[in-house]
Amino acid sequence: MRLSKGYFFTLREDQHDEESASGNLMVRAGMIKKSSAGIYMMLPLGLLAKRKVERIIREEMNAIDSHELVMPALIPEEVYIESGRRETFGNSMFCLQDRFQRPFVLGPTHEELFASAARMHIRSYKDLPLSLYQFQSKYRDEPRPRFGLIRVREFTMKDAYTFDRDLAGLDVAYGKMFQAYKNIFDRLHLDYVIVTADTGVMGGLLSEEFQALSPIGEDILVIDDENKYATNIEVTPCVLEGTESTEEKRPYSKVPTPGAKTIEQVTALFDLPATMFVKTMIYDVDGELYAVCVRGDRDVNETKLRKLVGGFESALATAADIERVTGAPVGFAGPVGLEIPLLVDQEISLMRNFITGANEDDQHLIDVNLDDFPEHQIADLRMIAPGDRSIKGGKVRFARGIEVGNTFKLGTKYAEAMDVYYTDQDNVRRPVFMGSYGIGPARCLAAIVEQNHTENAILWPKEIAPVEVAIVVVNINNAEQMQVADELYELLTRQGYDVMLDDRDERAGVKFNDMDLIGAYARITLGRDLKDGKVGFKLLKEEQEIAVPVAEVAARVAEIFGERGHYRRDLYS
RNA sequence: CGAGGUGUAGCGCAGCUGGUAGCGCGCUUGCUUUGGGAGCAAGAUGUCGGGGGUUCGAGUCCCUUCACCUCGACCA
Repeated sequence: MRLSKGYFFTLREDQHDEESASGNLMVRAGMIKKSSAGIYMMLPLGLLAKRKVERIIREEMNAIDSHELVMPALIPEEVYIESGRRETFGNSMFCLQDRFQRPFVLGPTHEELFASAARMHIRSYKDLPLSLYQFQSKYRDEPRPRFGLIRVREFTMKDAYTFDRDLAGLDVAYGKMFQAYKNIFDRLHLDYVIVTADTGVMGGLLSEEFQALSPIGEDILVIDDENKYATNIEVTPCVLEGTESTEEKRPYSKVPTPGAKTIEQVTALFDLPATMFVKTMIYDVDGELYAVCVRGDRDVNETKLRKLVGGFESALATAADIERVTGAPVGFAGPVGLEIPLLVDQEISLMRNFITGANEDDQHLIDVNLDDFPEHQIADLRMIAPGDRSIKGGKVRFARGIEVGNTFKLGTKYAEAMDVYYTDQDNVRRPVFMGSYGIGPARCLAAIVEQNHTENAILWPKEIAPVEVAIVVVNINNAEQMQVADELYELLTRQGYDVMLDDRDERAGVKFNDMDLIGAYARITLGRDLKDGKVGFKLLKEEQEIAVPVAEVAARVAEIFGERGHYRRDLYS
């Protein structure tokens, strides 16, 4: 593109409403602009970069015989009612009505429509396996959009779906997709780890997430380096370490603890470590109240709680509910005498003579033991902590990740709900085994920028850089500079490289800074050396610029990006 | 949804106890300059987020509403 004819602008200062490095750099580089909370305009330069990500994904999908199609984004609500997911998505679905007040939704993910597409095609075992994918806008009414393109309400997703005869077939399809995903994220030069995760609203047998490592990542990854085992904290099982206390059990008694509502306050009051306390949290899971006990220094893992009681939505109970079931203000709940289901973290089974709330204002109980509240269920309910043992045996550390892709083994859940069956060799009707696989290309872009930037430059990897070669004309009033620049621009463009010609009437410094900001991978400068037949040649990631004879420019570009020698007509198809 | 914060020129911001709206960058024109966000000069640009109220008078005080941001909750 010739900048003098293009839609191109950059900003010098960070934007007030962009908090992340990637969001700010991409807005300053003129790639994207926020339109409203979590909804972005994709400007020409951003679109070029996003299409490069999509191209890599497309190549890897096609290589494993997945077939591209496009589903509608606007879908009758009843499609999701049929599968049972209207309720599980709840408020995160955008809803609207047509002119006859028929309810529609904007699709948050497309298992249902793909299942119905599969149903149209699949009759016999001979029609399987099958793999389909699309790039399509997804709509999710996130409670809190943030971090530029990382958490948004409207975004393109590449979602793929596989259909197989049985679990063994699904395992094969899943394995192929998994390898394709590794290829994709390797080609995107992302620093990532793969973790097992919660199946959440998807349901199914297995979920694995591809997590780009970043301090601003919203997921906590639990990593056992020794055993190469990594999980999302929401599903990380805890190992029961240590042995039961041998202390003699004492009968419990009540002590006044005026105003001590939090573990910090109570530990200060007793001058004892938090490990001597058991805290009791009241949760609301799908409208039912549960009391959950964990050691004073631990946090409840709500995913484990939901799984244990078979619920979908959980939240801390309201103050009113807590007062109603405990008979005390928030901060004094305890297990003794509670009449709602009582779930106790396994760790507490090792403790004796612990301190709990008394279900009475300004009172706690000391010397409490499990026998004092016999009606309870013991389970793994807490969040794992750094330094704990993983189930594989090593000590775990925490890292933060941006979820750039995920893969689900769904099993037959959707096939049964959406009536996707086939006839096998023995003439028996069987449900199809599905898999579902997502990648957010724009979130990948943001993750790449988070991992590869300086204060004033996006350091794109070679395969993603929207501009491979920037040709900077130092003085556009110099006829020779302009002529050689035009010739180089024509030549390199014809050979299939992504070239930007900076022929704006700006000072050289402005152009250099802009080319750095947008992350032009290589830069050719037409300036003072042209009288000797040379141009300046510099890679963004290298300090030194070298002088290269004009005649050798094409060869040097080919050396860096590889021979092309033709238009890549497939690039944006 | 809970707590807090911000809305003033294209962008970033100032504007005190109410008294006719300002700075930097950007933009326009001219001259100079021309390899790392140039200099000088002259200009243009505002329903002060919206609505209502108090007042002789509101960017400023009050009520209300909307948008955006931060932390939390939640989420694939």
